This record gives sequence, C-alpha cells and structure tokens, in this order.
Amino acid sequence: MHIGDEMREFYTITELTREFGVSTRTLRFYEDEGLFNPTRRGRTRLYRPSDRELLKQILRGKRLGFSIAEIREIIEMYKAPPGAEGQMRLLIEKIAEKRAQLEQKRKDIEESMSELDAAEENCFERLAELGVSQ
Amino acid sequence: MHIGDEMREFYTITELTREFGVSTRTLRFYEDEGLFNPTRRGRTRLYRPSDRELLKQILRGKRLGFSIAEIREIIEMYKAPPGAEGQMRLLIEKIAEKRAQLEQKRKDIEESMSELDAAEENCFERLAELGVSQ
DNA sequence: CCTTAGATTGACTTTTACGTAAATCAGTAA
DNA sequence: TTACTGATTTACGTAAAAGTCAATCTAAGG
Repeated sequence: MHIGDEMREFYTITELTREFGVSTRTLRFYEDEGLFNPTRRGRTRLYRPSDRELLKQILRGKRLGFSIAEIREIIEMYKAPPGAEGQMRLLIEKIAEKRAQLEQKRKDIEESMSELDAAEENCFERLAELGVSQ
Repeated sequence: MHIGDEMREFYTITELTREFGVSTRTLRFYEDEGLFNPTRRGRTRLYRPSDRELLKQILRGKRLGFSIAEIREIIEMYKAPPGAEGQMRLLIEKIAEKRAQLEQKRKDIEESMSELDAAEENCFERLAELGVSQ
C-alpha cells in the first residue's frame, strides 16, 4: 500500500467493470466458473480488495492466452492450503509446468519482437529509398 | 540453413500436422481464413518451407493468445509490399502497436513468474515445517 | 482389376467465453 | 406513492476455432 492509495473495504460490481473494462456479465460468468466468490449484502455482490487483485490476475492470464480452466488451475495453486508432503511435491511440479509455459511464451515474444524489428527496418529502408529524411 | 538441415522442397499436409501437432482440419481452416495458400498438385496441397515457417509464426501467435484475425494482421504486415510514404508510416504505426501489445504480455509474464516463485517458496517452507530434507 | 491408404470437400456439431434481453427486486429521490 | 437507478437471475443467442463425419477422389501395390 502506498500513501494516497485509497483503501476501500468494498467495491461494487460496476466499479470493477469500469476500472477494468469488463462487463458485469463477465464478472458473473467468472463467478459461475468458480474464479470468484464475493460476499453479499442481500443479493448484491460486494467485492473486496482481494477480489480486485484476483481480477487483475485473471485478466493477466487472459492477456497471455490462458483459458478459464487454466486460469482456475493457477488460482487454485496459489490458494492451495498447506498439505502433506505428497501434495506439496505435486504442487511444485504443477508450478514447474506453468513456469515452462510462461518461458515458452517469453521465447515466443522475443522471436515476435525480432520479426517486428525486421519489418520496421524494412519500412525505414523503403522510406530512405523514397528520399524521406526520416 | 545449417549443415544437416534437410532441405526439402515440399511437405505434405500430414507431415506438417505430425511435426507441429495440429490437425489437417486446422490447416485447412487456416487456409480458409487466408493465412495460407499452398500450391497444389492436382487437388492435394503441397506446403513449401516458407509455408512451414509461416505455420511456426501462426502457432507462436496462438500461444501468445492472439486471435486468427490478429495473426492475419501481423502476417500481412510482414508481407506488405513496399508502398508509398503514407503506407509506410501507417505500417510503422501498426508495428508500434503490436510491439506495445507484446511489451504488455512481457510484463504480464514477469508478474506471473513472481507469483509462481512466491507460491513455490511457500511450498518449500511448508516442506521444511514438515521436516523434509529438501 | 481390386483394394487400401491418404487427401479433399462439405456439412453439421461442439466448446469456450461471453452478449443480450426479459423479468424481478431493492433502495432512494422527488 | 411514483419513478428511477442499479443489481440479480434465467435463458437464449452468438462468434471463434476447431472437431467430427460422410462421400468422393486418386495413386500405388498386389
């Protein structure tokens, strides 16, 4: 927490939709999918700061191309309760898997970046041919 | 090209499916979507090394969560013919946009990696509590 | 010649991730 | 009270990205 960060106890569903550019339908859908479980006042959902962080995680996952199922897996990994040794070993393996997926994506990004660089280089050369200053 | 790299003129559709773990349906779908245009002998498709490279690009894009439409855009950026100055400027802008998207994904990866690290650290601590050597 | 294996086209189906619309309820301002 | 503003539930719709299935074709081997 930084100074100036307004610390609120709750967020309404529309506050979150506005902040993150998602629809209420989407948030309810994620809830149906078991990603969220906001508390309620009556029937209306109240999201806590932790839910807000969770949403950030979910959207990060989406941007990286993970499916809802995969995102759920990741989330459940994070909130897995400390268990027995076997459980821990399994969890460590799963973490390694996810890490490998992320490493792959990282490589994919580097390669895509190189190609963009090359394409841009081409453009500049073409502009030079056209006798444009820059 | 490296020494030892078998350089073939053509690949059949099943050779590509086996190499990259996609279905023939997928390759034909991509063709319908305008991503490919393999030559033909009679009716059967013949993929050239350049098509194979193209497929690599497409699959990279998929892993990064780009839609077919976005991938098509990127591909068309790469093979855009040298045009007039205005065209080049536009292309350069588009390239900058894609780069920004990739930067975002890169940041997302770093953050996700940190979270995985933290989760793993937790596991290790738990194992230590259980009195396991490592 | 017959068959078998690999390709092709076309059509229909499925899954994922929401969009959209209708009906209902709850608080609140006029 | 009325009327408006937001939220909720339920249900049906839809676009994207393939999967699946059937019918057909074709080349090669025995």
